[in-house]
Amino acid sequence: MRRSSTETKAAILDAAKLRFAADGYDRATIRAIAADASIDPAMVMRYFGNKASLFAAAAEFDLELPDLAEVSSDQIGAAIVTHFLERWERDDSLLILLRSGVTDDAAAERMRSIFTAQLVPVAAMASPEPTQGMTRAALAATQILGMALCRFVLAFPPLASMSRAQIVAWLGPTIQHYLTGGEPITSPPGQADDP
Amino acid sequence: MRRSSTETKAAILDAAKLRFAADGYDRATIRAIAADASIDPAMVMRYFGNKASLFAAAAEFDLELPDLAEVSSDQIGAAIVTHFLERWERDDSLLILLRSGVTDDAAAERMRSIFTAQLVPVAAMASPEPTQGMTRAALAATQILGMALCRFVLAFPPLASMSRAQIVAWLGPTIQHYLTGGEPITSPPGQADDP
DNA sequence: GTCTATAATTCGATAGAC
DNA sequence: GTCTATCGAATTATAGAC
Repeated sequence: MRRSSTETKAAILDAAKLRFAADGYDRATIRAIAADASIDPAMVMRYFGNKASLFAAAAEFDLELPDLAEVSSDQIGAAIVTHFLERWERDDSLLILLRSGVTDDAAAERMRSIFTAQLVPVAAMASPEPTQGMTRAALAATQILGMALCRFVLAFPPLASMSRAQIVAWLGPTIQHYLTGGEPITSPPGQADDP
Repeated sequence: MRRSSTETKAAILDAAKLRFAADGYDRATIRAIAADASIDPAMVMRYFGNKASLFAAAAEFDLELPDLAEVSSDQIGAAIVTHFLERWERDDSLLILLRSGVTDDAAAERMRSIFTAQLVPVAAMASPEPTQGMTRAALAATQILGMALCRFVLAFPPLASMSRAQIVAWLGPTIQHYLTGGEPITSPPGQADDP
């Protein structure tokens, strides 16, 4: 079958995203990706040069975070959690980075840069003190990524069968606190406030 | 150099743990593990049969969770967070499973079984309703593993430079709420309580 | 207990015909 | 634009000598 250049490239990229998301960088082979795209492995090299470049193309995406200016200030946590749950199931973008970033340095760096460029500004806007954007974004990331890890990757039984609403109900207040809550007193250590 | 059987086996196992923790299951090669142990690769096969069995031996460990009966009820969250931060840096056990469980089914299953066998009972004891042990343990796991992922594996800058006390101050109340707090109302969906 | 030699795969990448 | 053929490297695993 003969296709146009752009068609072929798009078909390869779609297959690559699925494979990288399902198997991670190492186990996703160019041969398997080519087979999924019903094309010869040599075509993958022709269009993307090498495996690393193919991954870079497959791992490019936008978190598409909501504009917090349109969210009431006490619903920020719930809005963020809801958005990520939907975003996670809409396509495999985040799964690609999670499955590969744990062992591959390039993927980890990509994940860091995405959160710095896209999540930190939103956290800075939500924070009572804009300079805390980095710290608050990182805290939110721990809970968001941890939930994704346990629900979608490790498939912990209670989480896999939990409804979105339940997850929002549990995690919403946590994210709300990380993004907008009072900063914990650091001295004396081990002390915490729970507003 | 000639060593006793138990010495050799222990040396191989130590090297395997380090390699699996640093590189994950796929990238940790038997050749590299053997080189670290200053021994021939064939010896690894001789003592452990195959790579999967070697990994199973290297991934066996105890969370050594504290006895919550000795912790005041309002300090349970802080105690759990403190314990895991220490446990995580003491040896590579959890890192081994995290780096491999994302792509390897056997490692993921091991992680599920460890949390079921070791974390669920503790959560059941902390919960106001013992039957909620599974759900509460899973929620706590999302925050604990998410923190480990972002701090130790992905190395998000703000988290990597945060002190243990700061992390305990931020995450302690979250874990306290997941393990002991009031259950969120599930209807109407999207609604959350924050006691 | 230790090592050499090698089998059997698998993978990324290249060269070149059509 | 597509594919065949193949190279070179790396890996797990086995057989057997010392």
